[in-house]
Amino acid sequence: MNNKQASVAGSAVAEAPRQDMPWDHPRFRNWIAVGRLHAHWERAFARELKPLGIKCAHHDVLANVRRDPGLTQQVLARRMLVGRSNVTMLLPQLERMSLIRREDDPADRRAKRLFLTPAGESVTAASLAVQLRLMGRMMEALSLAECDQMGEMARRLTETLAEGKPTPRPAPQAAP
Amino acid sequence: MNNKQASVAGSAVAEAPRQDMPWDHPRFRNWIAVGRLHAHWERAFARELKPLGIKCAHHDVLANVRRDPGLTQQVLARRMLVGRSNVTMLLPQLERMSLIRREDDPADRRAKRLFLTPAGESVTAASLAVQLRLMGRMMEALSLAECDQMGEMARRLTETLAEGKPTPRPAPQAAP
DNA sequence: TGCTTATTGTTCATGTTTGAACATAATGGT
DNA sequence: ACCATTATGTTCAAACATGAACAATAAGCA
Repeated sequence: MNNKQASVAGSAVAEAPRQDMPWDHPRFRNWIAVGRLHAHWERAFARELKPLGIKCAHHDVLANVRRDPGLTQQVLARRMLVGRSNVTMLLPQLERMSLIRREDDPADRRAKRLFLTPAGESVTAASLAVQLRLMGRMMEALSLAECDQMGEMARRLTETLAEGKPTPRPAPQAAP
Repeated sequence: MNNKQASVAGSAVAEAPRQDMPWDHPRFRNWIAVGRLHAHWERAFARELKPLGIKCAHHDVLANVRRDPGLTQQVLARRMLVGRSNVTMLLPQLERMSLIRREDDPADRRAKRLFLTPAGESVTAASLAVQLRLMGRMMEALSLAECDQMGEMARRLTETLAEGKPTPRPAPQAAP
């Protein structure tokens, strides 16, 4: 853990060149870039989703329910990396829009299982299309190999970050 | 815009195999991985920052002010990719902790310029150390070359995403 | 100068996310 | 069967972020 890295000009520096700053570290700059990318994406996606009358979080619910019809709220919350209460507050909105239907699980009287209504199916199809379109546009910047590589790195980083930690709030079986 | 892509087994498929799903697209899975990574990072960083009594947003302010002492709130907001009002609500908190000092700009009586107090300097040093330590741990998963590559891709993606768009809310001169 | 427009920071109402506390129900051990 | 433990979903207050409307100031231009 020796992050001394002699900032460029090594000779006769006047009055301490603001010492070894984080911005000199390549890793710092690179990680910041990832953060900015994420923020821009969220904004862009939210904007494109507006015409459909839903927000990113709604899309996230819909996409997950479409993928795994009959999900419980608990599982959904873990997938989305948010708290259970958040899901509880999100669902009534989607129910009022008649996009989601909640069904009591007969096998477990605590749990409620989630399904898309026909309207939900069609809105989900639309929002997925929006997502794919925007993503496709963005990804023009990358070759397919690069894209895979980026995903690979992201998965490795996530794992490294999680290991040795008391599981911030991930699912038992994550990574879909 | 033809995203038909014949899902694998082309012959005698029983009752539509849930058609061409986004999860089949490698780009989809890869991008999701990036999103998850970001969420995990935020959580981990917030947890490590707690002992210092500040949150991610606070650190963001501090780090930016340290980098560019005398920033105005407007510029800071653009750097942080948040609204001006958010900055306005964030600063009183940091002032109450005596970490930040606001100074009226004599040249422009609307603007206020931001500086770190001595206490602010030391907390910022600490929070930057925390960030570098956590980042270092995470980045063990990547070679330096890979890390640079990831940053490179992120910058390219951000640019591609922004171009053709009415500038969601980026700074005139972004990319620090 | 006098006018219009743009910029800076604030306020406020609104919507979102969170975590703690809770009620109900399942599970496991004895 | 009984009890403690765990899991699921809900409620609620508090923290947060957002965007629109605003006051004050600056800048551009006739």
